Formats: sequence, C-alpha cells, structure tokens
Amino acid sequence: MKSLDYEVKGKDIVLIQNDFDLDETLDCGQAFRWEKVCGGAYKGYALNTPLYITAEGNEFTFHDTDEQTFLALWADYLDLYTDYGEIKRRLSCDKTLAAACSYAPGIRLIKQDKWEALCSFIISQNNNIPRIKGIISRLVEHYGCFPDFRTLSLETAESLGFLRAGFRAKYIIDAAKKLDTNTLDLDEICAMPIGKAREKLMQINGVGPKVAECALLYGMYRTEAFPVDVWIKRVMERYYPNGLPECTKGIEGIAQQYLFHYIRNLEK
DNA sequence: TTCCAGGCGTATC
DNA sequence: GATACGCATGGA
Repeated sequence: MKSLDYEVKGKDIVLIQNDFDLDETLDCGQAFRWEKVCGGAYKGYALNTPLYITAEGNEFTFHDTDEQTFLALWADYLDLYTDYGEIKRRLSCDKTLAAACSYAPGIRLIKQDKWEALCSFIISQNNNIPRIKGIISRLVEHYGCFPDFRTLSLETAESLGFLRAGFRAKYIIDAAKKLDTNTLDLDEICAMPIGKAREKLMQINGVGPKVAECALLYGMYRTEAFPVDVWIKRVMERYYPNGLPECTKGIEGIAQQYLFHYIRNLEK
C-alpha cells in the first residue's frame, strides 16, 4: 500500500501523484458522471459526494474538501493507494500492453459504488458513451442525487420514461427490485468467489456476462474481472488469439482498461 | 438514410 | 451449445 504525498491548504488538498491523468482516468468510459470544465479540470461525483479537481503536471488539487473525506473517499475512489507504476512495469512484459500502457500512462481504475456501477453498466449495454452519460445525468437530475435501489424499485418502465433509456429501463427496475427484496445482496456478492458472484449478478434480467464483469470490476474492485465488449473483442482477435498473456494474471481488468483506451483511439 | 454503440433475452436448431 | 434476430435511442 502506497503512502500519499499531500498537504492541506485551506479548504483544498494538494496531492503530488504520478501515473494519474484526469482525462485518461475520468473520461475513458469507466465512470459516467465526470464532466470536463474549463482548463482541463473535472467536476463529478462519487455516488453523492461532489468534487472539483484541477491538475498542473503531477500536482492535483481537490477543491473544497477536507482531509478526512480525501483519505477515506477520494484516495480510495481513485485507487491512489495502489502503485500503478509497478502495475505498468508488470504488464509491459507484453508488447501490445507495453504500447497500451505508454499510450495512456495516466489511467487508473476507479473504485465506484457497487450499486452505481451496476446501474450504470446496465444502462451501458448496446449504447454509446455520450448517450450513457445523458441517461445517467437525467437520472440524477430527476432525483437530485443518485437514486438508491429502494427508490428505483418503486418505479415502473413507464414512469422511467423520462430517462429515454429504451429497453434498459425494465432491467434497472429488475435489479432494484431484486436488491430491495434482498433476493440479491451486493455486499454478499462482493465477498463471493468470482464464479459464484458472476452467477448471482446474472440472475438480474438484463445482466449478462459483460455487465456482470463490469459490475465486478468497477463496483467491487475485482481486478481479475475482464469485461469483453466490441472493442476488447477486436483486441483479442487481433493481438491475443490464444488468450491473455501470463503477466495479466489477477489484474486482467486493469490490463483491459489500457487496452480498451488504446484500441478505441487507434481506430479513430 | 443507414449504421453503430462498453449486450442481452428469446427463439430455434 | 451455438447462432440469429429484435430491441430504444440518438449521434455520426
């Protein structure tokens, strides 16, 4: 576990941090509630806690927060206690991954709230990133916060019409209901062996292998989870027809982050 | 206009 | 178990 190099400056926290880039981490399709504002800064939320963050080189300012919130919430959310330099050195044994890591060396895995991640990736299916962001922004605007599953379990596909989420609305409701009735429990799923956890998540209507994998990786920090979407499918066909290299073992999900960003921008 | 997007459920074989 | 198709919506 890495110690952090930071200091409190009035109402701000100033952090010196390597292997971290705001665009690469907050705008790479893993979290959908961060908005780029002027000067390369970002505004966003971890569940219902807001943050305004600015950067100059490797110096990051967490505005208008306190040390307790920074250490307990933001440092964990941005996975700052993990050494991504070490992770990149390990992944760089493989040629393609070495290229992907140096293409976007400031990617970090965001450790999101379990429910927020599950809900977000249900919405993500057969959808594009700008539109996913739009649906989630209408969701939080409507409720004034990210609604908990109890709140959404009281809705219907029709009453969620304002989301314009299409066929996904009924899936959100099924997830909310299964959690609200305690048919499923995300804390329990989080503690399960990954096979069992996948199986449980896929009991939700609208949650298949890809969404389950995303819920595990982004919401439960299961770094061995490996979501395969259309982009990663292309990566696998082109570079890894015989499967992932050995150096990814246990951190397949983090490798996937670098590869996803790499292939998407390569083809633009 | 048509195609596609961080897929999944269902029908059919 | 594999494969084909429909699904809501909106940007390119």
